[in-house]
Amino acid sequence: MPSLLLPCPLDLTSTLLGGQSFSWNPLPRSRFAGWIGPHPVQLHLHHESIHWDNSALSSSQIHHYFSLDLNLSSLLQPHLPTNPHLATAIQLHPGLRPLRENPWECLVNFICSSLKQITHIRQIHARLRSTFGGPNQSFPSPARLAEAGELSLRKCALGYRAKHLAATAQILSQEPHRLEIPSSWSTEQAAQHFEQLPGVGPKISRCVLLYSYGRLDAFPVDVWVDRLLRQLYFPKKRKPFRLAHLETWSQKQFGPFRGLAQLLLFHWFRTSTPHSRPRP
DNA sequence: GGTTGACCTGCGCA
DNA sequence: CTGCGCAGGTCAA
Repeated sequence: MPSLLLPCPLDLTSTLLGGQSFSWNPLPRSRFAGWIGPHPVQLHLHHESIHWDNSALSSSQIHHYFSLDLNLSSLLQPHLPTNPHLATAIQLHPGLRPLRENPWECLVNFICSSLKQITHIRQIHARLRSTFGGPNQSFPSPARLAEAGELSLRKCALGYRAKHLAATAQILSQEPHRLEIPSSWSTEQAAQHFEQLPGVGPKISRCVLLYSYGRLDAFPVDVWVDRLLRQLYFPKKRKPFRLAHLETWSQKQFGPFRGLAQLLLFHWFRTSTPHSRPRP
């Protein structure tokens, strides 16, 4: 049973179920079953180490998946004094980590995420694996989902998202290199590159960059971020935000690691007591 | 260039 | 049991 001594706190529940990945299922005794890349695996923490049951996964793969190379609080340190909310979020959830999810899997998840709650995205994800997945229910390739087509994708309860997913799968099955992002590209460039794909807009492109490419300056704005920014930073604002404005604002407010700020604030806001949040 | 509807489905709640 | 509102957005007019 391989294991790895953790260099920092790790909260598996908030990290694996908080809306970055959708392939994990909680088991009794605080274990989690899911996949890292093509490898099915069960995880659990014990004595400040993480243990896993699939020896096909190396320590460095686990290390990479949970971004254990990053010291989150020191990255955000310069912006904590001016952001008490962020300081609170990091204090309450010190073990929440940014994942480095498989890019294709992540892209599919977020194409399916439109107007869906986390629990339902997880259901769709599970159906895609069980219906179209390979051995060990590994996540279906672009070619496999392209071959499946819109109609059979709709049978996985994707609704209108099926059309976008089928089209994107078709494109990526023929041009797999479009998932490769040169490190010389800016995050903004990479986002525009992904937005060429059907069903991928500014929100999803940035989710994929943040949750699977480790682009910590990607700042996805969804309805939750919209709500928390309104409540915590712009209590008087009524009109809708301009995305371009939020891009520069978040840069100034949270710095080059503003994606981490998004991750922490998003999780804190979503899990805080309902009466402290605005009524939808 | 910014606005406005349409778009599937499943769940919670009256 | 039936109906209605709503939910990690994107696209096209």
